[in-house]
Amino acid sequence: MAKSEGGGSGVVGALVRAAFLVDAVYAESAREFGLTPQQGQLLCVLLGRSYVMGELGGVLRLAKSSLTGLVDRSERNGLVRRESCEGDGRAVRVLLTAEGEVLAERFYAETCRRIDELPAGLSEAERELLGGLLGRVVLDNKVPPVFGEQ
Amino acid sequence: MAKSEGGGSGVVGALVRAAFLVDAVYAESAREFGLTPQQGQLLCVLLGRSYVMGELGGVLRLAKSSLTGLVDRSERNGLVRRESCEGDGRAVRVLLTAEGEVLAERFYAETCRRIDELPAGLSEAERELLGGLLGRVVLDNKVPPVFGEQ
DNA sequence: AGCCGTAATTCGCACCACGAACTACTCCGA
DNA sequence: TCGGAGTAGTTCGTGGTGCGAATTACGGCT
Repeated sequence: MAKSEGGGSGVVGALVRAAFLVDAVYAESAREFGLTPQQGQLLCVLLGRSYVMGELGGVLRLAKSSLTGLVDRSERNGLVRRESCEGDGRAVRVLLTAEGEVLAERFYAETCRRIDELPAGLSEAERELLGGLLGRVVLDNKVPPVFGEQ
Repeated sequence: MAKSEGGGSGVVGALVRAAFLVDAVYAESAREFGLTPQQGQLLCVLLGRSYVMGELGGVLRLAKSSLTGLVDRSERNGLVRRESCEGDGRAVRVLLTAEGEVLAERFYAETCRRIDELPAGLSEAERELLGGLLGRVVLDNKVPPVFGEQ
């Protein structure tokens, strides 16, 4: 089947299927914390630091209106709050609430644990190798800090 | 930052960020074909073979009602069609229409091309290595054929 | 002071996910 | 042969999500 050449068994297919797998595990973990994947992602991004809306939109790669909605719902759920920016009356800063912080920590830790199980069939050296190669791909493509490390 | 230990710079963080990256590229490609990511995924899965709804639900890991909706919308867009199953009056088979087949081929090829560019910073040997390791992770976790190779 | 640009929100719309309940069909045992 | 249990898919209700256009409020520059 000609189409296996690109998407089939090579690195391309593997990347897409790995994304499918990670998304499923991430969604399942989020669900058990009463979160949607998008909400979980927002909490992970805000763990450790706050962002103004414009930055956040860039990190999450969302349209402004989509981000407004996501923050609205998360604020309504008591997980985040908005603050005015001192230097700019137009800008709004988004931070985790105390409750949001706790939930984010727990969700993040549990999701790490679950994702960590995915490469269980690889040796320690192979895990390091995979992490290194994938890390370079992610670095080269300038992926924002959507999961840890910010 | 303690939380880098798990999600930060290791294989866990790399997997999640790689998924974020692949999802973004996939969504952008789909968008340019007038498709949503879910519709693109449905077309890719149906490329090459048809499925009954129950199987399709398993492959795409969707609730039955979600799949019904997705197939409804894709049918309305002229991309797929439903057929009764001879052996089982309850079951419905989903296939690509002629138009759906053409669009699926083009979407699949273009998405392969774009995903193929992501590991451009790696050498040929490193690409092979990455594909091999990731392929094993995907195999070990029994990821269904959501992109090529079925 | 006015104009242009920016930040965020609102609006309208379509898509998407799920669980519960329902309809239609299948199969098996009495 | 019939009835009951189970299966396949759909419908319904609900909430979440994504985007673009338009709007409101603010900032900076002339």
